[in-house]
Amino acid sequence: MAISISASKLFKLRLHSPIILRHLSTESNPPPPPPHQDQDQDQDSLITQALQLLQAPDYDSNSNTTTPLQELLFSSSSPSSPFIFRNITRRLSSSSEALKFFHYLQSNSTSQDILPSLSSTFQAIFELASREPDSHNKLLELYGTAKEHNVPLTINAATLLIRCLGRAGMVDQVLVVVKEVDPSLKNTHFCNVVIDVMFRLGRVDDALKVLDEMLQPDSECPPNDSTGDIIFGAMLRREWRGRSINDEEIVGLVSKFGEHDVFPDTFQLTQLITKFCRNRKTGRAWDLLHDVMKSGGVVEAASCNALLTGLGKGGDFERMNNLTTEMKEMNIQPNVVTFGILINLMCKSRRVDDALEVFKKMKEGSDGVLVEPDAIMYNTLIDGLCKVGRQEEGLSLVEQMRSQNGCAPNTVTYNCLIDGFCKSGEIERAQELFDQMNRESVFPNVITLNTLIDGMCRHGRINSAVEFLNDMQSKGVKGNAVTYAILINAFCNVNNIDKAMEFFDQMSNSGCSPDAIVYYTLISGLSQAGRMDDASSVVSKLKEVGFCLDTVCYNVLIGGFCKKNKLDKAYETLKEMEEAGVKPDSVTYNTLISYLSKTGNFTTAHRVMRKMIKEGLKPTVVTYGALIHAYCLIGKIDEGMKIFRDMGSASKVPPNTVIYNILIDSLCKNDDVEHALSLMDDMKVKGVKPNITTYNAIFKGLRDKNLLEKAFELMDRMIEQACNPDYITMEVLTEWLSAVGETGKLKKFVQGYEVSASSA
DNA sequence: TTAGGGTTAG
Repeated sequence: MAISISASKLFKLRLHSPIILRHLSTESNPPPPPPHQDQDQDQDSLITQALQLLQAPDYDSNSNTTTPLQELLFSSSSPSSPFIFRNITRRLSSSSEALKFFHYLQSNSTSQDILPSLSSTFQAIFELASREPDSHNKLLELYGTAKEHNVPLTINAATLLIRCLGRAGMVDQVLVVVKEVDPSLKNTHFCNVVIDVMFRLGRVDDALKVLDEMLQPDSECPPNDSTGDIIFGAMLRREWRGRSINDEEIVGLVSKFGEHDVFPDTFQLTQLITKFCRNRKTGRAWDLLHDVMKSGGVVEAASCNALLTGLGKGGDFERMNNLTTEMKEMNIQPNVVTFGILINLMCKSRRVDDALEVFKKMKEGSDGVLVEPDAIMYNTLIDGLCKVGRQEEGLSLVEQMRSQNGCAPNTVTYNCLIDGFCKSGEIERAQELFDQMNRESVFPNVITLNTLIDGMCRHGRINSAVEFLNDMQSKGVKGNAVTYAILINAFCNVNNIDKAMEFFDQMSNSGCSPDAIVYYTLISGLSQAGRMDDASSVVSKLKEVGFCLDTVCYNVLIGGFCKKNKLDKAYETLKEMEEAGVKPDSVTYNTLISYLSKTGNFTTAHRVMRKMIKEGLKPTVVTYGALIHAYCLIGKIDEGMKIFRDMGSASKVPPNTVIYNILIDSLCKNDDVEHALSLMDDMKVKGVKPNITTYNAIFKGLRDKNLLEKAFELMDRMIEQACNPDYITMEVLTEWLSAVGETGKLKKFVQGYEVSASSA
């Protein structure tokens, strides 16, 4: 009785089978909604019965009479639905049991339409095998069996197979399966799995080929959000087995995805933009964001912030402006980070008042957007104020901070203020702030330490700095490479090279390894002190630990060798530099040209200059200055003037104050103060400001010719320009004017200087 | 959001 009932139910089911079949061939994840409940129950009872009969001894025997199992499964004129066979198979104990069932179905079915059922059964076998040990080999073997029996894989079976083979790293087998899958069965889920597997196996080009087909406008398998996740994730991945997706591809792909209404989420978009900006590809980042905007994707402040940061670093203020305008137009609400970026940029370019205005508007919401500042923003402004010497205003911002909830001054706040006071030479106030932060339990860090040490060193208190370091070390704040760089530099500056070397050794011994800057600092100090052997040995140490010399460091060495008259060593260094692939710059050539011309080797100096030009470098004002100076030194002022005229006209390098100083000084010393005065007029015309060196040179020239009126005129001009006299000026003028009884003029000059100093 | 270095002509 059970059988007959089942047979009739089967008939009922068969009516639905075309629909079920269609589902099978295009089935994607997630699976289609479950059938009706009564159908469910019918199926369940059929499956239960089938499973019971499969335990019976006559299953798999080739009896001539119809068995109950055959009756159940094949009684009517057509086979039962593939869905049923698959569900029976799924409940078998193993893939080998399932394979036996497959063979049973194959040999017992008389129907022509059994093929879809067999495919479906095979899918279930794959499912079982995929959960068994050694699944990839089992699946591969089963795939062979299916092919042997001409049973096409369902798309889900193919998907499962590919995923499993991919996990086992079987690249070639994956490619074979992909090639053999019936193209008409492929769906988006299948393509997603293929792409994912290919990426993981490092087959980027194969993955992109599949993706390209998905992205075609008339694609049978259009991309969905999962496709997006796979691709955008792959774009951001750091470690690649194959090649990475290049920037151009990224922009193109995001744009094509957009045509299918698939977009990176805010996090992915922001990450992609950040990645481009870090590689200085703000143009691509810009295109990326705007593609998403144009095709209607969601763009939030975070992504815009990433781009604003990149544009700011590249100094592209025009695009920054455009982007903020677009944000307004598109109703993308700026947040505290957006304002932070803008305010930071203004502070860094010393436009602190502009920054304060933006800050005020933001806090009041007077421009339509009200945002509460955070500690970072306060710190940015405080730093900005301190960097332009407005520490007191910085302190009043700290008071504002205190009055705002959850915005207490922190270590960074104090560090900025301490640096401000140190830079202005108010070391005591910096120390007071240091004491205050300790009282408030805002803990100093190594930056606090270094800021104070640097301040002390720069204001002649090296010993206090060392004492302070020792004190802090004993309290647990250890110095780092920066600390030692500061101290080494400070000792080099006061020509205490031994002490500098001592600190260098001390840091290595105390387990703080020097970084490249520490090496560069010491090399420079030694080179300037003329200790080239020591400098060379530090260079060797630097190389031993794996650092490289950069252009400036090579220049320092070349300059050092020149100073010691070791031209051969200088050339050797230049050669090494070129061989190491470090391009000499104009400073390198200028150093050599200066040395060569000063030692009278003008032919070689000009040859080096030609080489410089050949290498694509333009002679600079320093190049011409070096030559002019050398010609003047040997009394060939005409030659110097010739170069001077040439640089302004032919080479289009405008002369600066130093150039004029060299010439004016030489002309005066050469008894040609008239010509020197005409050069001073020339400076006025060209807008080149004279400095104290200019005035000292011309005053000496005027004194030698006793041209008093001209001197008075220039003294007035000095006061006007707030150019402070130095001891040379005073010496020359005092001696001369006293001798000629013009002490009144001198007194007036000193008073004028005092007035101009106080007003300045 | 905070700290360090080195080069050429007077």
